[in-house]
Amino acid sequence: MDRLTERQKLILALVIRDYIETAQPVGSRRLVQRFGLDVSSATVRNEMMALTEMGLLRQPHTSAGRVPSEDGYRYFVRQLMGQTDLPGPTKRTIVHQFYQAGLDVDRWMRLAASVLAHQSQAASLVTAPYQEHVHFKHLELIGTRGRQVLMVLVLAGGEVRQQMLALAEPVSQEQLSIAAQKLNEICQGLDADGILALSAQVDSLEQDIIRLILEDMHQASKILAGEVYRDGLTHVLAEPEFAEMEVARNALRVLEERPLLEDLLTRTVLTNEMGSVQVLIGGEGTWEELRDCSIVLARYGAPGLATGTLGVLGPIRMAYGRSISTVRFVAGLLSDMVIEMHSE
Amino acid sequence: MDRLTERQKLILALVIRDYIETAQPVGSRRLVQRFGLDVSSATVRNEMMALTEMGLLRQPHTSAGRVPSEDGYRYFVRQLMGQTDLPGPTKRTIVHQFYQAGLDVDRWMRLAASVLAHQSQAASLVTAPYQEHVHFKHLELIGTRGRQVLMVLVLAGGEVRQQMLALAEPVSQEQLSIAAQKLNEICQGLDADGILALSAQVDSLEQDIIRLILEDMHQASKILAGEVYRDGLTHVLAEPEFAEMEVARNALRVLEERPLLEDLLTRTVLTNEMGSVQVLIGGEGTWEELRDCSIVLARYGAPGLATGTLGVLGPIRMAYGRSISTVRFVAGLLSDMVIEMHSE
DNA sequence: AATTAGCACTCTCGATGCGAGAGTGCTAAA
DNA sequence: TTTAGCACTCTCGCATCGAGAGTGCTAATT
Repeated sequence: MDRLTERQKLILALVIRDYIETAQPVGSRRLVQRFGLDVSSATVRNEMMALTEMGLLRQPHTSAGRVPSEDGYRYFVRQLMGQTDLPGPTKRTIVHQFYQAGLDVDRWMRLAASVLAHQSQAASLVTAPYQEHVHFKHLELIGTRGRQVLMVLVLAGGEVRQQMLALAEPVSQEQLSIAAQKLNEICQGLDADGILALSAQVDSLEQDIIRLILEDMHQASKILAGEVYRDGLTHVLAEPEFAEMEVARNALRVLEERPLLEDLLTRTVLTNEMGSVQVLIGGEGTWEELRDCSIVLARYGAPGLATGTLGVLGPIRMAYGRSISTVRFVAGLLSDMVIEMHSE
Repeated sequence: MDRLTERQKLILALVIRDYIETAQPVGSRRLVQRFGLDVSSATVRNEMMALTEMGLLRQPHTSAGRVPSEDGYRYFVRQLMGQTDLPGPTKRTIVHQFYQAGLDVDRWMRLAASVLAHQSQAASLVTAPYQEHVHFKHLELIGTRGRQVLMVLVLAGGEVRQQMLALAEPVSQEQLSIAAQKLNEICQGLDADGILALSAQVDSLEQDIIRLILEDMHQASKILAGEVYRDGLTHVLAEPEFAEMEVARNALRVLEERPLLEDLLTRTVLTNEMGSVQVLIGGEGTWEELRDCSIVLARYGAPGLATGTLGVLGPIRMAYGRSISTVRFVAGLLSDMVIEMHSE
């Protein structure tokens, strides 16, 4: 990529800043007036022409102002923007909200989605933490009046899964408790493979239960195992670029259809180290549905224990600074929570 | 309301049928041609004029065709439509899908939302079942390495709630088990009031736990306690009436904002007997946000045990027959599930 | 009395044309 | 290297206009 002069960088940054605010193509005169540049509009025009040739700006029509191109946004985000951060008071407010939510994972997820959506004025999504290596912690079998048994499985890290089990014949609560007791002892701390190896040395009822345990553990280890929390869907509809229905539908489809989302998450943040924020601008040539959207994504959690994903989705003309800092900050908070729940 | 002649009823029904399919104002000539009426278009025009005077039809402009008014839809739904039902094969397919989902409440909810959205081609929402009278069934306390304790509470009916508890000082797993054992015995089958009355006769650790139990029980008894499952949001955006952004945003707001939803559910289906399907057309003068939407709602579950709400949201020009029969059918399925989980 | 043919009238919608305005790119001067 | 000046281009809003669709009414018909 050609090296940009300082003035070109400045002008690119100002065009992006103005365009993000107004959603209107930016003209040379406007730029000079609004930001009090001490060069003439003709000079700005020349620089804009250079930036356009480099592919960082576009003109919607021959004689409209300039608009950042996708490459322009990418250059801005990667080279120009620098590390941004949320204002201190905002951060304190958010921390306070999380503090008030207690230790309820569900509430944290909901709050995270809400904060992301609100701060970035875009749609947000948060996936529940999932565990790469699932370990058995505790099992409980609770009989109902009939042959239905409620199995509650607690995994290391505190995740709780439940499943109903229909027995072939009634079994008393005593027998259930004994079976649970036994399984608790022999399965303690094992992963799925370890438990599978045990299934030879237990009786038929216990084998049934082990099958369910394994199923649950398998579910828990999938990236989209749990609920996906969303918020701020109405924000994206407010943006003028989504006035075209086709565009708006595509954006919502990404948030709504699990397979799409799964593909997206698997092929992006999974290859990412923790703490870094990934920015996808305009589908990056890979995702047709995201052609008119940008996504800011991050993983949270603790590698090896449990991790999840969170991010925001908005128009390409997105306030990247704000989005990125919000995503980074909230990811940090959720990571703290995961770590706190897993260890001492 | 004035009594309608048979022919007027027929014409109203045909106008609605055509308009639902085409989203275009319906003219007299078109009606005659499409449905092969054996009267002339002039006759139809006269009847349409009468229907317009009665407020059942509207004309968008002086010289466009007719469009059903909200009252027209209401009359149609209440008087004209008759009991509709899904086709047998469709029903069997749906039942099969539910059967395959096993006994997992979460999956049932998700599937219900998906089926509703798909069958009615509208947005769907399903609330998890909540219990009006919550009874204690089982408690489990699981310590982690530090002072964090995971409390798993099972309520009558199989609902499982979890919460983290941070102790002031470390407590061994033995002590936790003993406390859980004791609480299990004395709380068995009690409701919140009963448990509250006990709190005098237990020690400080147990009092803390009882406080959490009561909190959870209280949460479980709130109508929007659990997750709200949504699907098919993109369907509503596909409808031409939501091309106006303002309209589309309002519709999504209703689905997204919990307070709005809570208000809506509280003031409608709660006063409804089980099994009946409620149709809200165009906000009914009460809900400003729903001015351009219709909602088909039903409660499911078993009164006194656990109930939930489900429904679909679409444009006023909605295929009411299909929506109503889908909502009724899925509500029935979910009711069966709730009943099955609660009793033998 | 109900129905229908005929017709004038109204209103929307798309196409067309046009002028104002904004912004550019180039040239020549500073 | 920067800038003033200017011709040129393109969009957008507005007005005009004709075609088409559908109505409401009147008078004739069954």
